[in-house]
Amino acid sequence: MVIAIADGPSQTGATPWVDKLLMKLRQRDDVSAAEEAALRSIVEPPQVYPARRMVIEENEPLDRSGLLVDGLLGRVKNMRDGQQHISELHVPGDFADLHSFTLKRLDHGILALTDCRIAWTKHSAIVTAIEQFPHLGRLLWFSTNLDAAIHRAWTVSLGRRDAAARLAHLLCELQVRLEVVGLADATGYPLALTQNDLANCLGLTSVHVNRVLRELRERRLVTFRGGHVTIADPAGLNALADFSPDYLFLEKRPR
Amino acid sequence: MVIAIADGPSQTGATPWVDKLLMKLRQRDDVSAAEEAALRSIVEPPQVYPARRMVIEENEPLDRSGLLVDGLLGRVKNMRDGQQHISELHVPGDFADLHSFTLKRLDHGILALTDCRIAWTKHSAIVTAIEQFPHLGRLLWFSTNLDAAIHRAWTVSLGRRDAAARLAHLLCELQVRLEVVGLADATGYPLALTQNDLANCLGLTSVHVNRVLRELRERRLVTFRGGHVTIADPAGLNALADFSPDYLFLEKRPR
DNA sequence: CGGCGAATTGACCCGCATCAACTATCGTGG
DNA sequence: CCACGATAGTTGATGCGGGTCAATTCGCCG
Repeated sequence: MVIAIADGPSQTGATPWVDKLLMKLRQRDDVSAAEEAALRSIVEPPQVYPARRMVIEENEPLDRSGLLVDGLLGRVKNMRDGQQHISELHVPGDFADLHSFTLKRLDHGILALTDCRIAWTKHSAIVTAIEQFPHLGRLLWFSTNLDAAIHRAWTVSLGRRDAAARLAHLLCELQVRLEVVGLADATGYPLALTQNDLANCLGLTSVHVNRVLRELRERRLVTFRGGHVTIADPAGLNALADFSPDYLFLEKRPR
Repeated sequence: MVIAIADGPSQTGATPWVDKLLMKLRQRDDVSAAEEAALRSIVEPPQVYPARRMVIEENEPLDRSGLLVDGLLGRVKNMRDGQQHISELHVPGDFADLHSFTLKRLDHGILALTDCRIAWTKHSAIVTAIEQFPHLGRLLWFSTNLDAAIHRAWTVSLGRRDAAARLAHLLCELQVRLEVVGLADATGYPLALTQNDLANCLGLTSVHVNRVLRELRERRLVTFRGGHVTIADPAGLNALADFSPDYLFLEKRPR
C-alpha cells in the first residue's frame, strides 16, 4: 500500500496551506512553476471551522470553493427520516467542493467532522487562472473526476461488499489518500471520527460498526481506537477488502 | 416530475447525433452558436455496438471519449467473486466516458446494455476546442460533475433506502433524465434492461428485484414490463422514493 | 466527583439472499 | 410448422447479516 511520493512543492514559504494540494496534483502530473504560482495566488488564507459546524448548506448559492487545509470534512445528505449519509470524506489537500465551480450549488451539505481549516478561492479567480493556464484547469477538472471515482468505489462497496469488507475498504482508501499528502505512515494514521461517522459513510449502524471493528481487531488486521488507525496486517486487510488503489489514479501522467 | 425543456438545437442538419447532448447542456446553460459549431465539429459520426459488447475495458489507455447517441450504457465493475456492479446508467446525450479526458483510463468498464450508437471525440480535439471556448470547457466539466452528483444519489440509495425505495428512485431518475433529451413522455419511457441489470445497479439480486417490481405494480405505482416503464402514479412513486430532482441540476444558469 | 457523549454488549427480529423449481418468451433449425 | 434450447422472468421455502432496542461501561472535561 506504500506509494512513491512525487517531489514536494518548491516554494512553500508564502502560502503553505496550498502545499498539500500541490502534493496531491504532483502525484498525478507535473505542475509548472507558473501554474503553481497561479494556484497559490488565487487561494486565500485559511479560516477556522470547529468540529460539527456545517461549512456549506445544501443548495446554498456558491461563488467560491474551499480547499481543506487541516481536519476532515464530510459530504452529508440528511434524509427525511432523520438518517444521515456521508457520500465522501475529504482529507487535507482536497479541494472539497471544487465541483461547485460548475454546479453553482451543492446537492449535499459540507460538514466539518473535526476542527478544520479551509482556504477559500473565488470562482471568478479560477476562471481567470485556468483561461491563462488550461493545463491547470485540466488538473483541477481531474481532481473532481477523482472524487467521482471515489464515489464509484463507495457505490461498489455499498452494493456488493459485506460490512467487514466495506469498513476495511474505507480504511485502506484513507491510508492511501493520507499517505499522498504525508499524513499517514506505513503503520497507520490519525482519524478523529466517531464510530457513528463511519456508520454514516458505510450505510451501517454504529452498533454494527462497533462489532465489526472488534472483529477486525481480533483478527489482528487493524485497530481503530483513540482516534488512530493502526494497520497491523496491510496485506490481510487489502485481501479482505478486495482493495486495489487503481481507482485513485496514483500514476503520474500528462493530463 | 415534468420539466420545462429548454429550446432545442438550431442547426440539426449535418450532425444530428450531437443534438441530444446539446439539449442536455441547454437545459443547464446557454450554448452560443459558435460553441455549438465547435462541439459539432469535434464529434465524429457514430459507430454501432451490439448489446452486451464491452465498449471500453477497465484500465485501457484512452485518447478519446464516447458520446452515447442511441441505446443504454452501463459503467460496470466486475468483482473477484464474479459479481457485477453497475455504478451508473447512461442515456442518449450523455458523454459517457468524458471523465477519461482527464483520467486517461477508467476505473471501470463501459458495457453496451442494449444495441448502441456511440460518437467518438478525440481528447486532443477537446483540448483545442475548450482552449478556444473556455465556457464550453466548463459546460463539459459540469457534465462530469453531474455524473458525480448521480453517483452520490446512488450512494445514498444504496446506503439508506430499502429495496422498494431504491428501485423507485432509479425509475424516477431515469424518467427525468430521459425527459430532458425527449425520450420520455409524462407517462413513462422505453427501458430495454433486464431485471438482472436493475439488480446490478441497485445492489440487489434479480430475484428480489422481481418481487419488488411485483409489489410496485400491485400498489399501482409503476409497471416495468416488455422493456417499457409505465408510471401510473408519479406523486406516489416520488413519495415512496423520497425523490427530488435537485441533484440533477435542471435549472438554467451561467456556469 | 458528576455529567455527557461515545463505545460496548446482549437479545431479538426482519429484509433480502440463497437455493431450487418452474414458466414464458423468442430465435433457430429440422 | 413444430421442436428445441437458451435466456429471462416468477414463485416458494429457508437462512443469515445486520437492524433495532435497551442496558451498561468508558473516557474525557469541568
